[in-house]
Amino acid sequence: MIIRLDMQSDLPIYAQLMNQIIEGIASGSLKPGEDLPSVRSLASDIGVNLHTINKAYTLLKQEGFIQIHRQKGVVVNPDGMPGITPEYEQKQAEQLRPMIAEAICRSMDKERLLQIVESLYEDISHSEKENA
Amino acid sequence: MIIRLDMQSDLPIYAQLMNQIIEGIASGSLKPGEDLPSVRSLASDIGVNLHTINKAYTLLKQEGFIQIHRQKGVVVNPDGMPGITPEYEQKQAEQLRPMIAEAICRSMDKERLLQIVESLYEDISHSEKENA
Amino acid sequence: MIIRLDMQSDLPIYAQLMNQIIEGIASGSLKPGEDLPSVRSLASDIGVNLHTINKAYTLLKQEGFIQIHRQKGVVVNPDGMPGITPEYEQKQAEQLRPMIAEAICRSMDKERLLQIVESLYEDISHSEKENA
Amino acid sequence: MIIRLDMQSDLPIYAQLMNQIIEGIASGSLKPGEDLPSVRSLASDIGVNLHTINKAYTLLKQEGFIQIHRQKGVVVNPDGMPGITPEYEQKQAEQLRPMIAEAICRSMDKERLLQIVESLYEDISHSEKENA
DNA sequence: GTGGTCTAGACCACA
DNA sequence: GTGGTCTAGACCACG
Repeated sequence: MIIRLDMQSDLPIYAQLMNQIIEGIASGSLKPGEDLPSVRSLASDIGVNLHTINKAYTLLKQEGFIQIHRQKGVVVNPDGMPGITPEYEQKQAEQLRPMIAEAICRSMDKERLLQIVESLYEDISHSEKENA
Repeated sequence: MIIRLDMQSDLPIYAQLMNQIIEGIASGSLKPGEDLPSVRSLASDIGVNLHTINKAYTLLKQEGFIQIHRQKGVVVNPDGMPGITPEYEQKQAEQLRPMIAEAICRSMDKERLLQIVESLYEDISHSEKENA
Repeated sequence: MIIRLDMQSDLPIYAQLMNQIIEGIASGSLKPGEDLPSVRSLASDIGVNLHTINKAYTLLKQEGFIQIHRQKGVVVNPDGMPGITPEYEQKQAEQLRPMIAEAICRSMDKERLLQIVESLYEDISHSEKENA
Repeated sequence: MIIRLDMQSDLPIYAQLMNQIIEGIASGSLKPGEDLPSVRSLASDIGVNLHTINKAYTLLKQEGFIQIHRQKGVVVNPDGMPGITPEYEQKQAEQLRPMIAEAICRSMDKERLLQIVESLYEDISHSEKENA
């Protein structure tokens, strides 16, 4: 699992971290039950503040992607990922809507948009299955 | 054109405003060449500061969605919307990727995701064609 | 003399007007002593406010490019153009400096910059000599 | 880096600031990767509102001259300056043209104009190389 | 401590 | 009346 952070992105580092971990799980490079680096070691590895890692982990735990045990450390949730809740569906639609609106404005036709989404879906889910 | 703002949202007001205007254009309820409310009148209508409106308008102008005439006011770009530039495609993919990764994590299969995107696409592009 | 105005430029209309007239004189399409349209007729020709034309003419007169006679109308200064005063030299340097600084930043070498300036000089001074 | 502002100028403060920073980069007194003062400290140093500084920095960032890191502050773009894009060339010609037209009107011959430009080019690029 | 955002209120240039 | 600019002062997210 290689973490890539863009320090001059408008996205906060903790959010980039969450995204990378979620994508790691989606791609299969992080499997349920698998250990994640400790807050301390990850912080020193990628050179960011402890608080930042902590915030990312805490939020991922709240959403059910990982578990944090006081002594044992951090693991990808062995009980499986959170499902498709109504809250998630609503959040997803709220995020998707402005992006789709912009695509329509720019005359991107539906087929092309769906193709882009499909291709990203395939790209993420197949990318790192083998090299964890 | 009805503007709905969520003052509790983590999304800044000016960004919500941009999204609503872009969606208005996408839906056809705002047509190229059509006037937008003046900075001051919109500010007082929706109860936010004029600088907030100004920021939204300025950014929309920079992206090519609207034109700002010095004394005449603001109009939807009559020369048409910005196209599908490489920069846009990259931005779009960067935004889409973490959302798709989360969908995969939550076991949303590709068909369902595509169906959601398609349905939002149809919803936006047909929703307000008649009631400007 | 064809006037081209860009209503969505950041440059005020009266300044665009001044520039066009000065360029007309520089190109030879407007000659010293030649009549300029009256405030009223020019305003209706190009569809802008009387005050705007008036402001442009007044400023051009102050700088010595034209003369305004109450009844006879407006003419290109028959006594010749203003010369190269120290004030002009200072103003010119102040305007040129930030543009040259940006060119340097963008790694435009001196030769290329001089070539651009020379080519604009030739372009303006030869452009409309024959078709007033 | 000494900032000189003319509060009486018709050029907005934020634009003067942008020009001074660009000239600082052109002269070599500001080098890629070098820190710029924080919004607040610069504002109090030169006695203007922090929003004014913010506007200048934001625009310089959009044009690619500087980078703004969310919590670390502002630096001259370490990846190098923006290049000579077609948009830049067009903007430059639009700015240069009326200035050259006026020079022609005032009978400044081409050689003298080119000499002025060349001398400013040399002046800026050599002026502050040593005293950052 | 950093930039990001928002508010309230002001003056100005432009047309 | 329009947008453009500037000020003063505030709260927040981030690290």
